[in-house]
Amino acid sequence: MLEAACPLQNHLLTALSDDVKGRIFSHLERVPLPLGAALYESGDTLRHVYFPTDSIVSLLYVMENGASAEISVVGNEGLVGISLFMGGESTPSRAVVQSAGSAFRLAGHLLKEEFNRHGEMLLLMLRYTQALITQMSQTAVCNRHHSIEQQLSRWLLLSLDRLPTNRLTMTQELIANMLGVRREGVTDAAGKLQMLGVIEYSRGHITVLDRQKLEKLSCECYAVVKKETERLLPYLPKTLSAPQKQR
Amino acid sequence: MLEAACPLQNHLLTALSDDVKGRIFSHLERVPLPLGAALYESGDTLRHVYFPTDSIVSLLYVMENGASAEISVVGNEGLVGISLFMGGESTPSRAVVQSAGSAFRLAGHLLKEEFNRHGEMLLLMLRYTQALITQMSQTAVCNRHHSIEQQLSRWLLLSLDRLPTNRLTMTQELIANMLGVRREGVTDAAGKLQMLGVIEYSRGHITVLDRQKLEKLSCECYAVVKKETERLLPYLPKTLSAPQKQR
DNA sequence: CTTGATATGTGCGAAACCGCACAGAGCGCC
DNA sequence: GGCGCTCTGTGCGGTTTCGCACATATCAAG
Repeated sequence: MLEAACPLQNHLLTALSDDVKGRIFSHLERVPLPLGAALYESGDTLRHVYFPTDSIVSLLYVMENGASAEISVVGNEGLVGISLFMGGESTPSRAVVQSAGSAFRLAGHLLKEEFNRHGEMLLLMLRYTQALITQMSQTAVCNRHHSIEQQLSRWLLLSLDRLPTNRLTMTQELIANMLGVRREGVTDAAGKLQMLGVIEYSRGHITVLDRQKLEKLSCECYAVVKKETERLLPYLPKTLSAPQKQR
Repeated sequence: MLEAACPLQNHLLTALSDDVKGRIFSHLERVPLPLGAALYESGDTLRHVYFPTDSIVSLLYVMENGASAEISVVGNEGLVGISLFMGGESTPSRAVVQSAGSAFRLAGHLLKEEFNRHGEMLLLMLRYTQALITQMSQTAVCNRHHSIEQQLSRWLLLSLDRLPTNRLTMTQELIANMLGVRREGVTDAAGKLQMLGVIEYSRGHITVLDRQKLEKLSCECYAVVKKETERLLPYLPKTLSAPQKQR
C-alpha cells in the first residue's frame, strides 16, 4: 500500500510534464486526511491546495440554520482550493473529508507561482475548474428534479469513481448531510437499493455489488458530468475503477 | 436611450484599463437579444462571448425529458461564454435570453488573444468566473432547501439587480421554467407576494414595489451571492439600482 | 455478558409540491 | 364588438419529503 504515498495517484499531478513536476513535486507535502476533517471553512483564506490521492473531499455549503448541502466532490481526479488561483483566495463553502485517506498539499504561493508562468498548469487548472463547474451545475439540477433514490445512486457512483474499492465507509447520517436530506430518507432509499441487490450495507459500510444497475437507477446527472469531465480532461485515466475491484 | 448602445454599460468592460479597451472595443459588435433567443445550445462550440448591457441571459440545463432548471443568470455585471477561456469551448448547458435587450459580442479568438496576454483580462475573467461559481453553488443549495416563495423572491432580486427599472417583462410560465417548478406554484407564490404588497403583476409584467420586503422574504442565498460578488469584483458599481427607479 | 454509544428501521401526521383539469381574465386583431 | 389566444386562478387527489418519536440492531469496551 505504498501507492497511497505517491503523488502520481492524483490524476492532475500525473498529467503534468516532467518539467513542471520537477519544479513542484519536491514541495508537495503528504498529509493524512481523517474522516470529517475540514480543509477550510467558509471565508477562510486558503494557504494550500490539496491533491487527494485515495481520499475524497466534499465541498459543501452550511446554512445559517445548520442544514447543509454538497456542492461538489473532489477525489484523485482533482484538487481542493481552486479559489487560490481563481483570485478570490476564499469561498463561502466548506471542504470536509468525506472518505479518509491522504492528499498532497502545496503551498498557495507555490501553486500561484507555477500558475502564473501561464503554461500547462494554468491550462490544466482551468479545464479542471470547468469540469467542477459542470458538476456543480448538475448538482443544482439534480437537487431540483430527482428523487432521493436517484440522488443517492448518483452520489454512490461519484464516490465509487474516486475510490480503489467497492466499499465505502460512510453512515447514512453522513450521506444525508451531504445530500441535504433527512437521514430516514437515505435509510429508505438505501433499503430499496439493498432489496434490489445493488448494494449491501451495515453500520457505516456500504458495498456496491452491481455498478451497472446503480447507473441505471441513477439519473442522467451522473453520466452528463462524467462525459463532460472526460471531454475536458481526456489525458486522465478513464475510470480508475476499470480493473476488477475486490469485494 | 443611447445608453443601451454603450459597451460601458457592462461592468466588466468598464473595469478594463484604457489599454485593453483600446485593443478590444473596436471589435465589439452590438447585437440585439430578443426574448427567448438562445446564445448557445448544449454542446455548441462557442464562437463569441457576450457582454450584456441591458439584457439578462439565463444559463440553464434542459433534461432529457424536457424539464429545465436555471443554473445561473448573467446581466450587465458579467459575460456569457466563460467556457471559451476556461478551455472547454462548450458546456452541457443552454444560454437563453430571459429579458430582452442588447449585448456586445466579441469573437472568441479575440477574447482568447487578450486573455492569453495574461494581464488584467485574465484576472478579471477568473474573478468573474469565481463569482459565477458562487452563484451556481448557491442555486444548488437553494434548490435543495428553500420554498418556491423564497426562490421566487431571490430570482426577482437577481433580475432586478440587472435591470434599470422595477418592471420585469416575464410570464409566470417562464419563471416556472427557470426555477424548474410548476407554473401553478409560481402563481401561488406570486399571489402571496402581491397580497403582501411586495409586487404587482399582470399578464407578463411584474413590478417590484418594496424591495426591502422582498429581501426579507428571500432566503440567505441572495445575500450570500451578492456579498461574495462584491468582494470578488469590488471595482464594479455596487448596485446599478442605487439611484431611484421609476415605477 | 453487560452496558452504552452509535447506526438503522418504522410509523404517523403535516407540509410542500406535483399533475391534471378547467374556469376566468386581459389583450390583440379582425 | 366579438373572437381567439395567452396568461392567470383554483380545485383536487396523489406522491414525496419532512419532522418527530421511538423501536431495534450492532459493535466496542469494560
